Amino acid sequence: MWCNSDIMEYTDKQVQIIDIAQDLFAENGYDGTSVRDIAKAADINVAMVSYYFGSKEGLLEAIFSRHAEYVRLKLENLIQDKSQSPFQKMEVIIDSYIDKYFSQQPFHKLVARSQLSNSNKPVKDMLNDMKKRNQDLIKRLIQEGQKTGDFKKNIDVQMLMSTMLGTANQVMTTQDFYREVNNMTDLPDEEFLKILKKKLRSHLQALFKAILKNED
Amino acid sequence: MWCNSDIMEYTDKQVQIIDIAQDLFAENGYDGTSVRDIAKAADINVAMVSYYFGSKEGLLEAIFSRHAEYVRLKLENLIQDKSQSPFQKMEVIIDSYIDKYFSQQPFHKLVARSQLSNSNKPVKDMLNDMKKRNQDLIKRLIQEGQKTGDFKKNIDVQMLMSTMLGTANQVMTTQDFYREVNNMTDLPDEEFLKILKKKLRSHLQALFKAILKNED
DNA sequence: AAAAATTAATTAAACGTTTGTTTAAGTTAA
DNA sequence: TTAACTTAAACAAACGTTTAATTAATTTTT
Repeated sequence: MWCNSDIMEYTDKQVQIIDIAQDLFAENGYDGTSVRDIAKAADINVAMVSYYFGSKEGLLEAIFSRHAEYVRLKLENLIQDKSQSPFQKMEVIIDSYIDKYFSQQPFHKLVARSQLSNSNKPVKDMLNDMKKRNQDLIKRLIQEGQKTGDFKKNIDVQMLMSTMLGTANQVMTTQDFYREVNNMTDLPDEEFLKILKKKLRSHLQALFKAILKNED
Repeated sequence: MWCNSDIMEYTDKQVQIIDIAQDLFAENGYDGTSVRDIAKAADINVAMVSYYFGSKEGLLEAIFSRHAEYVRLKLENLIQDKSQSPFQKMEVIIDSYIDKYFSQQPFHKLVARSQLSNSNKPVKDMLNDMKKRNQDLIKRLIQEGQKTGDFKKNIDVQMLMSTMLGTANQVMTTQDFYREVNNMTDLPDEEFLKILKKKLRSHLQALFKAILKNED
């Protein structure tokens, strides 16, 4: 009964499996998570994974496809917003990415893992498509800012994006280290994350300002 | 016969196993690499891994411990070099990191993987120790630059390092994507990497300059 | 220096689990 | 009655590790 169509609506049960698998994959890796682990956590039978998604790998693809559409829509809406300046939009993008990184850490851990891995060709292709689409939109935004004279010329969009994604990812994956070094282990989780997000936000905004903004 | 002492010299055979395992772990992940895979690639018997390193996990620890000493020495030598200005030293650090990232990609992929993983407590502790030591050294370097007036006050060392490591890592893990988008697939590997390194280098140096250097 | 004894290195085979997937029987709902 | 759903059980394959036997190297004794 399962299908791989690009346009696919998932049932509640399937979404439940997807969400739980996402957490487990992010936590223990794809290879480190067994179908039985997923079945147990989602309180379903082992066979259901193959039944719904064809295979374990099919489940992984389903996880990514569910996010692809969401990101695309959000970016396209922002880009067409006429009420904000290019740099304001850039700030919104930074904020959105940080929020998304922190509110959906498991998913982004999974993305990072998948990028490191060289298996799962269809999954990698899907990730690359996502990324290319997003980057094209941001490129258009930067070109817009260059036309109005707000932004400098000769901006390497990919390096800029690598810095945003890479820094956010690095901060996220090493947050325990950060917490330890700065003696913030006593702080409640929520408060620590709030501070960390604030620091990351101002750091990235300073970087983007230095790279993007014209001095005049 | 195997041992876990901090000071451990490895035999040629052990080093051979370590090097090959490093590549395989980086390529397919720790869980994605079987002891039999390692044995086959290193042309040894399966039992040799347990014999030499106690276990598969012991082998992973051995891989990291071999790098720890090297990095520490290099940084300490640089920091004590009186012939260079603080910012020159910073540039050297950037260059060294980039060189190391690109010349030892498998190892750094493995580090990235291990940071994402939440298993392997002893390995994570070792990585954190490495990182803390390195960051302390760089902190001292920055404080030195602040004393001479070369650097700004209020510099978040960890955010700065997160940007360097994160950006380098992101560029490395997505280099195929970068290559594709920029129509550089026809270029020889060597030439492409040279260009990519150059771009990354100037990008990071611009970032560091904007964050570190005083304007006066 | 040769022979014997001891330790180290290496091997193939087997161990008990766990893996992803399939099957075939059963249940539920339309 | 038919179709979709769910289940427990079984499957073969791969996993990390251990064992016991054999070869190679080293040390000790003669």
